[in-house]
Amino acid sequence: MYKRSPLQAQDHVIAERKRREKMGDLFISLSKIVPGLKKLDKSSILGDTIEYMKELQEQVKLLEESKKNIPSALEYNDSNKEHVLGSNKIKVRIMDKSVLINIHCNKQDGMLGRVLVQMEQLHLSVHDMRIMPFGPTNLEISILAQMEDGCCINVHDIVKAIQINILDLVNN
Amino acid sequence: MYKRSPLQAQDHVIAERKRREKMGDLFISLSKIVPGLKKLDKSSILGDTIEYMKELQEQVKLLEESKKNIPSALEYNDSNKEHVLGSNKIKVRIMDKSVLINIHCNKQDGMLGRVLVQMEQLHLSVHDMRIMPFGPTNLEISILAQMEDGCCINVHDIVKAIQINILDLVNN
DNA sequence: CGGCACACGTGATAC
DNA sequence: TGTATCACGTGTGCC
Repeated sequence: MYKRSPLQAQDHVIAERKRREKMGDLFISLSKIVPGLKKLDKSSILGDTIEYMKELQEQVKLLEESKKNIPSALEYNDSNKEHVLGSNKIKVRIMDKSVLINIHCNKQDGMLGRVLVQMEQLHLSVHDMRIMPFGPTNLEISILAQMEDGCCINVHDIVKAIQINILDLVNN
Repeated sequence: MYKRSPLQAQDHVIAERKRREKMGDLFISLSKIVPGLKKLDKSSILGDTIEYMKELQEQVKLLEESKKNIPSALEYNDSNKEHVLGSNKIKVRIMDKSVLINIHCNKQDGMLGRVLVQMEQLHLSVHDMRIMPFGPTNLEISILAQMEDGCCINVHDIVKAIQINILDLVNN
């Protein structure tokens, strides 16, 4: 609890001045990168900074989340040979809530009915569907569907469902 | 330049205390949502906040940028016989004289016209064709064609021709 | 001891 | 005129 010598006191004043100046500059810098700043007093800057930063973090979280789900495609082959007669092939693409399904398979009785039943069970509303005969025994089916609200399904589950319930395939 | 009455002076002290307390709380709140904070003094908090916020903004910018370009980035193929390029994907099947072409690509002006021209040049007569929009930027095109008499072309040549003349892709 | 960071009370000032 | 915010110098404590 000793008093300061005059010289030390002066140093102290200068140091404190410097510190304040640094903080002031930081506040200015901060206010420049926080958009939509209404008031410019320090408390408002801090408050708005906190608010804005939480928004940013949430946004990043959402974007990174959606990055995983959106553009995916998975293809299933029951044969590693492409052009083999009678090979089943399933391709599923998902973007946002849109689902594009491609099935290349042998003709089977009642298959098209099972397709639509399966779409319903997957909570996919079919917006467009195309069946092309390819050769005497094969079909090329294209389905454009939309995920129903609250539904979030991935490529793999769709492929699995089609394999089991539509093409009657037990093994992958 | 009037002095304050003693009562006012006391009020002033209390108000200033309150203000300081508020700022202190804000600094604490801020420090809690800025990850990886090394030092906890106010200048460091502000500095690191600025730095971290710039990173966040950059990250959001990048993520939103990439969100437009991605469609192919996360696409997965288990077949090396398919040709993936950017977001374009071409699949060709041939059986006897039947040819089934699947193209998944970005929308391009004049592309559909070039498709039909190319089919002609390949001596493929188009028996069926389907264009499905997939999301805001992509198209799914299915073409069922028949080789004209005396024509014998293979899968690879068709893929090449589509890449170069329809999708304007130079490299395979 | 010096260097640093903080909280405090105070006067000035803007609306 | 109150009711805010601000900058300042100072005292105090912590490595």
